[in-house]
Amino acid sequence: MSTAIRVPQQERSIEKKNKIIQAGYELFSEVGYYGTNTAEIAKRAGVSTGIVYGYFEDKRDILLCVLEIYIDKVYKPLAHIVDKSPQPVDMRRLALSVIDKTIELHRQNAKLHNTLHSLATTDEAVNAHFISLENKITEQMSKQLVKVGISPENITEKVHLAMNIVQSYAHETVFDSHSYIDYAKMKELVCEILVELFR
Amino acid sequence: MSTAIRVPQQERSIEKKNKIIQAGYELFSEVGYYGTNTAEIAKRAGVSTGIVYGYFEDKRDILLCVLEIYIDKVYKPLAHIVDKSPQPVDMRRLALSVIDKTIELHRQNAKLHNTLHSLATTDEAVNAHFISLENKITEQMSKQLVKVGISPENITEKVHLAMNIVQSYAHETVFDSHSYIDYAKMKELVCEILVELFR
Amino acid sequence: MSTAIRVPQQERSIEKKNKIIQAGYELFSEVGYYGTNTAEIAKRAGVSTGIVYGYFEDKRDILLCVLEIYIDKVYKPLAHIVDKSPQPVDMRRLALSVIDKTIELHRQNAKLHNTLHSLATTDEAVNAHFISLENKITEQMSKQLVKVGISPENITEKVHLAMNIVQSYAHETVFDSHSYIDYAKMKELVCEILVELFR
Amino acid sequence: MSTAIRVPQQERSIEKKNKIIQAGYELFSEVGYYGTNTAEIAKRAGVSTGIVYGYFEDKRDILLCVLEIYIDKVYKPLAHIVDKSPQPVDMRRLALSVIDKTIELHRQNAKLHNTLHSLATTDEAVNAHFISLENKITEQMSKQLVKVGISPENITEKVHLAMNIVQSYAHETVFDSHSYIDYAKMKELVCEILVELFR
DNA sequence: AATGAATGAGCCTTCATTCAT
DNA sequence: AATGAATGAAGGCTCATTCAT
Repeated sequence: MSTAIRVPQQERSIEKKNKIIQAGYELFSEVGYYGTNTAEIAKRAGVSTGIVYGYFEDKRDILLCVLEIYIDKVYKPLAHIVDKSPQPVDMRRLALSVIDKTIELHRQNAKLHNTLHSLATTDEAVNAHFISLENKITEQMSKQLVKVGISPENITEKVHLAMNIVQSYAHETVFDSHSYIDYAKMKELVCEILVELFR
Repeated sequence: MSTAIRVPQQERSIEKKNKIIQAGYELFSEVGYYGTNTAEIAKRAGVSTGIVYGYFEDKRDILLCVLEIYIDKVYKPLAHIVDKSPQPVDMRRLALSVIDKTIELHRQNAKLHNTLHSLATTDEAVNAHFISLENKITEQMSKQLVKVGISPENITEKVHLAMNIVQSYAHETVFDSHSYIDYAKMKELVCEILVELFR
Repeated sequence: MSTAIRVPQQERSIEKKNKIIQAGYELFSEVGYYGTNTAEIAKRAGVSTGIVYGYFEDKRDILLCVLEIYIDKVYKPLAHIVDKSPQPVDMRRLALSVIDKTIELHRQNAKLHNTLHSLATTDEAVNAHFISLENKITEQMSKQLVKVGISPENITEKVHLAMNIVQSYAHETVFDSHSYIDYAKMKELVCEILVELFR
Repeated sequence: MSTAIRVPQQERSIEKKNKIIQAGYELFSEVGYYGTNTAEIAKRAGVSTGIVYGYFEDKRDILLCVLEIYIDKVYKPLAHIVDKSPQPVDMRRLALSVIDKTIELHRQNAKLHNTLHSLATTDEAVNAHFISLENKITEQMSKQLVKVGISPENITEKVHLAMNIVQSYAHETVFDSHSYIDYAKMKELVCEILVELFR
């Protein structure tokens, strides 16, 4: 029924597939999933409409790939920061680095983040994808933190919680901009919470 | 040129408008904004397609109304809990109540929550609506907390942050279900954070 | 099947019917038949949507009535001018009067004129209505012209033709505004043609 | 955001675009602009609904194209007649040719003519299109008449007026069919007027 | 007679996906 | 592998007309 999806092995093909993903990434970020159509993706990727369906099963399939690189783009730098932290770790300094990096990343990706999360609600596969990739990064961060001297007790819970908190804060800062909030002060509070959490 | 929107004053009309909002609420929750069409909304509300546009400017207008009652449904009970808390407040107990209530609410509304947040990214009006209503509740909670003996220092920042943290946690619990996470333990951590935050 | 259309005999009713026609007249003139909806007509007439269908069979029926008063509004003043012309008639003077009056009328009614003519193409009943009412006025003008000394030979043909010419000219002046045309000169030409025609 | 309109260069595409225009031409002629829907146009053109929007921006855009070929179809043959007239011109013979051709053309296109004119009232772009194309033809005719010996004095005014008169007459003949009019006689009158006009 | 809320068919347009080349 | 024209189902919205009150 459905034409088999090519798994591109040749360089040119892989390059083309990546271009499509990149185009999807940009467009989903800019105008959301429903604000983007496949023709637009193809155009921005510099390929024909039809060939998109040579590399992807459907539009949603592109989203799944975008999700993968999104996770990479957002979590890898954070993991990197944690990986590089000296032993014994200066948690306050680390917390600040993570917060700042998260804000920066969020500033670039917040729209996509929301789009992705919203679709996760509707689409079980997207959700699963999201979760499994999230898991990996949590695990890795946890390991690294333990390595640099943090107590292994409930470490995954702590990491996950910490990440959520930082992300909430970043979202606040980048997006909601409640005028009455002193975001510098709030950042200080977040920092203290994290320090306390991993004490 | 544009047909005027009825502002229903008669009981019957208000009832009907609410039915439409309720139908929108349910459908947006179940299948998201883009997964819902106006005919479906009308059908579930037990009205004709046309009359929907007698009460609402367009589909998005329904969303705005759904957003309003969503905010009510989600935040009011929380404000209520805070309002009822005795003086001097037992913060641990209060935190637990809020967390539990938030989880309950999230269990009912999480899909809509995501849909709404995602649209806020795309639609400035939705965003504004969201923010302004969020403001109100933050302010109210802050006042109440001060009244029951919490230090007024950076209280809005703290309340906002606290709400974000609780919501993140609730979302985790209801949705992501990372198998390796001990959510009971995580809850304990959240609780401690909140107690510490408002000490 | 269809509810009987009231033939309003009471003053109030007649007044109301006329208001509806007047509203239709204005709106059809302003935005055309398809740019007008019945709710708008009712609103401008100061009546309810429903009652419109108490006085008229449908939207088209309103148009038919509008057509009637349009014919009156446009042709009566012209007939009047002809009726008042002294014996023996000064054709040049008469022609000028008719031209000027037609322009004036056209300036007020040209949009409606077009709307009406266009519908006549599509709608046989409108066409018939149009024609029969046109006939009356032609006949009357012809009689009058003969009375004031014009040769009865082919008088209806001449009157009809004359009216068409004048109308074309009026339309040109009011509407098309071709920049390279000297409309004063053109008017002079029309005038000469008419004088010659009825010599 | 908006899908780009294909400018068809390949034969097949041009052919298809023309088929759509032709379908529009026919349907607008038969049942008017508002009596036609795009699905119908597509069907008659033998294409899918969607592809119509690959060639045209919207329904109105089709109308604009129809307008263009309408102008061609109606005015070109007339220009042709004038172009071919010998020098010195036999105005009576020329007038008769033009009248007869106009009637013939009108018989085929009168409905569309009305539809078009009516829309010109409502739609500024249609109006502009109409006027500019009208201009061209008037200019051309005027030049040609001067070339074959007609006095250049007020020639554009005369040509324009003449065309209007002939069109009025043609419309009368084809459409209104007032029973009491002797159209043969009327034609004679028109002919005389034209001869006189260009003497 | 009158109201105006309600109906629902129908329209224009978009877009994910397919297909001829 | 690639193109991009073509498909057609689906959606948001309007509006002439009806109906309960």
